[in-house]
Amino acid sequence: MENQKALITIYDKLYEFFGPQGWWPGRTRLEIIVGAILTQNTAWSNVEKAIVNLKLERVLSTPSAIKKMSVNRLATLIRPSGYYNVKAKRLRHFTDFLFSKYGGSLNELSMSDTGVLRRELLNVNGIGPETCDSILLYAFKRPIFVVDAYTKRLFSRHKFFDERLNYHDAQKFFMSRLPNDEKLFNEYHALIVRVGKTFCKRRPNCRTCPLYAPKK
DNA sequence: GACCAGGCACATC
DNA sequence: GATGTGCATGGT
Repeated sequence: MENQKALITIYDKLYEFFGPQGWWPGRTRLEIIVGAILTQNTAWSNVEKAIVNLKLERVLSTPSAIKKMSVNRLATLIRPSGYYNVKAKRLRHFTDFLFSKYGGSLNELSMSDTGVLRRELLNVNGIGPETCDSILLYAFKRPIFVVDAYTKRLFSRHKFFDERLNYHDAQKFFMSRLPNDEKLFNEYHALIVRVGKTFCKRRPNCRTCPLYAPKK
């Protein structure tokens, strides 16, 4: 109960300070999915360069464009996003899955039940819990709370849980205490990333953070 | 030049 | 089941 109120208070403070974030920073579902894979352990500024390259080659217009392209060519295009060889394979793994089970149609995929969708995405090599949940929340508008490095860092520093808490339990911490609201989860995660990038890095800058509350 | 960034799979113990 | 390692670019 105390934690419930605290989570909402933190949300309100972040929202008041930063305003609405309008996530995901990508237009189409395919662009969001590709961005979610490319941003794994990578700064978004690098992902943007890779996305520009993909758009110039019209690879983001349809999943079949990705499926048709050689992995080597894909890797060259996404080079600025880092880990480009593994990520090119991961993009291909996703389109392979999409074609084998849904005829290459994101619309068909979007009809799936959330539980089914989650299991199937997690089964794709290269899509782990965070990437999967980012896709569910931002590409398919499902009410799923996304946990990332910033989330664990911020809430462990504020003594809600240990930073080493596993993904599932960290996610449960939020989802069992917050209303099941896709819009709220969307904005909350985006705000956590925003405050994380701005103040809550490995070398933090807490004193000017909107969440800074000195001990009395 | 060191450190960091919106993970994940795989090897090894 | 926990822990370690490879994957790589670009910004500070």
